[in-house]
Amino acid sequence: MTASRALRGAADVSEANVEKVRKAAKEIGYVGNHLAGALSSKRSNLIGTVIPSLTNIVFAEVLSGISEGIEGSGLQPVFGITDYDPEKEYEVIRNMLSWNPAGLIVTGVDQPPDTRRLLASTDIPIVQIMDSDGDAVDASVGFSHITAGTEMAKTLIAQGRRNFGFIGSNLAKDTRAQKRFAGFEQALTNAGLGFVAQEKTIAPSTIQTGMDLTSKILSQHAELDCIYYSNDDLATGGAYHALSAGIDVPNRVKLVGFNGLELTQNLPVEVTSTLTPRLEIGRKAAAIILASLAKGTDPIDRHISFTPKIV
Amino acid sequence: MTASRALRGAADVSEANVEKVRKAAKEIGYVGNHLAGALSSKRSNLIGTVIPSLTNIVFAEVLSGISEGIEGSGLQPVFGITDYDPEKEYEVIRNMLSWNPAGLIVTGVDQPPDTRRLLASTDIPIVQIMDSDGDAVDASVGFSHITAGTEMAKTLIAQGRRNFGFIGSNLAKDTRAQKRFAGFEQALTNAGLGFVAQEKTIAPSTIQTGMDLTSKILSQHAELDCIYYSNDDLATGGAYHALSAGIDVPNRVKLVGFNGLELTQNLPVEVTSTLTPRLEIGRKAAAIILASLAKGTDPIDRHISFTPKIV
DNA sequence: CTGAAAGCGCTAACAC
DNA sequence: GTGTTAGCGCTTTCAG
Repeated sequence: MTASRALRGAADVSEANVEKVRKAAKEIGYVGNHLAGALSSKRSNLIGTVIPSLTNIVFAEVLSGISEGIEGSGLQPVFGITDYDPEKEYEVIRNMLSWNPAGLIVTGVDQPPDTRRLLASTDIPIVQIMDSDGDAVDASVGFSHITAGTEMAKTLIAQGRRNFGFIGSNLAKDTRAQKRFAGFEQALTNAGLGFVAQEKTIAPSTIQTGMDLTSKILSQHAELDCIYYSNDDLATGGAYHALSAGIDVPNRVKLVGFNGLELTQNLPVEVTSTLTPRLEIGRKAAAIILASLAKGTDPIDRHISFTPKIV
Repeated sequence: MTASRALRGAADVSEANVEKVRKAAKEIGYVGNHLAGALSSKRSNLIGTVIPSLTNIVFAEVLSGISEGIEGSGLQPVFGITDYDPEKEYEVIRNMLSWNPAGLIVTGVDQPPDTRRLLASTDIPIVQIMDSDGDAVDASVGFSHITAGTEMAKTLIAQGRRNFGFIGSNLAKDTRAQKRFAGFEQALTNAGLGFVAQEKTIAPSTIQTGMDLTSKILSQHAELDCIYYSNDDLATGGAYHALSAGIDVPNRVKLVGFNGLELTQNLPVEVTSTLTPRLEIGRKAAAIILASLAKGTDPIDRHISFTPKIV
């Protein structure tokens, strides 16, 4: 017990013994066993994170923010990828819960009833991230995709754009992209407008896809003066196409993406976007979990909704 | 015991009882406890992955490949980020080992002696990834950065380039970028050449940094006919700068990056790069771990070195 | 095919 | 400040 206490840095161990234990541990190359520790104490330092994809830089940045946020706390991040598949999501969450994690961070708020029930059945802190359009099981950090779509449409209409095209990928599964589209379209409808052309694909969001679909939509609809893409990857492809084809952006046609990625904002042509606070969302989600674990601290806001800026 | 066996899908349980157990488990919302299971069986389904950064899309893709590779095996990925800091790396690995993971994937082969000893002291499969220039503790999947640098330099020299500039970031800590630089420089030396100008920064690799340093180096050294960047992020910034400034790429100056990122390859100007198999490295690393765990299977190659292509 | 016994390596609780 | 006892929830082993 003295050794156990000494290694954990607990109080009530004499200086001399702490020294002795540390030295001995080092000598024999002792590596503790968190499995036993967590089982015994009913507390683990694992923090589960469920995201739909990692090839998308956006979620990598969220993970990065989480990793930053738990820095120094001794928490260990575990991640699971769902590929936007609700069944995989259920399995991943279930598997994570089996590890008695200290907290769980899950992407989105649109889980099916079974998954929600699973989440609600635990008493660990659960933070749902990236989306404020819906009810969270416990805590949430995100922003409204519907509003993001609406605001963007309003801004573009105010700037005089009238002939809108839409290019989107993975819309069948990406509910947040759906919400942006719906918000945008609603604002168009309210203004007596609508999409002149749409290109929706199940292909993943890549630059290449953006190039191809932009080329296609513009050749069929020369009257377009604005293209709304479901994200910056596609919009960047659009910008690449415009650069090669010598299309005047934004005068002839305005390109509008989503996320405000560095690679898109620095492009030699103007691409409008909605800047999303990915890192900050990760950090805040981690902070909420940490605050939940440390009882006695000031209660912090458990429902954070950012207002992304148009850039 | 019958319940335990039934839920694990073990043999030797009657159909009827399997059914009964499954039904009961569902009814009461039973979620197993991997902590206890792993402690008891001395086997866990955790697979640790140690990477230097996640804001770099390259490592996100490696994680993605790992996640793909273990799909269906029931393994759960755990990750740790080191920020290119050897001490953090040591701590992260130590912490992971405390969880009795089934395997460990670590970036690079240049760990300090303490860390190597720690890795060598376990009997779980350890795969060191992304670098073949050095000895691996156990298994490895990567490629030679020295050769990548050398080959690129040779190719460029053969194409008639003579006045080389170098732009690199994070070189103090990124040992693999150092190796590429060293290999490149060695090939220049062998050909009686050398760098005309160098811009090394401790800033992270971003498009913006690439733009700024490219602008700077070209304004001071108009004679450059080729710039070698430590990676594609910087090179893309160079391309963006060239596009805005109307610099003729690649005729006046050739831009050369590293990684072969999609966003760089599709640029409307030509950027040369070395295409690295990130996803494949992740998949193979996962495959080696899986093969190590499944005894009785055919032994697979535990040292894989790719030959990256110039694109 | 099923069950009883023992124990994985730690920590909480309590005694001294 | 230190040590003893019991037990976390499983799985391994062995008996039946």
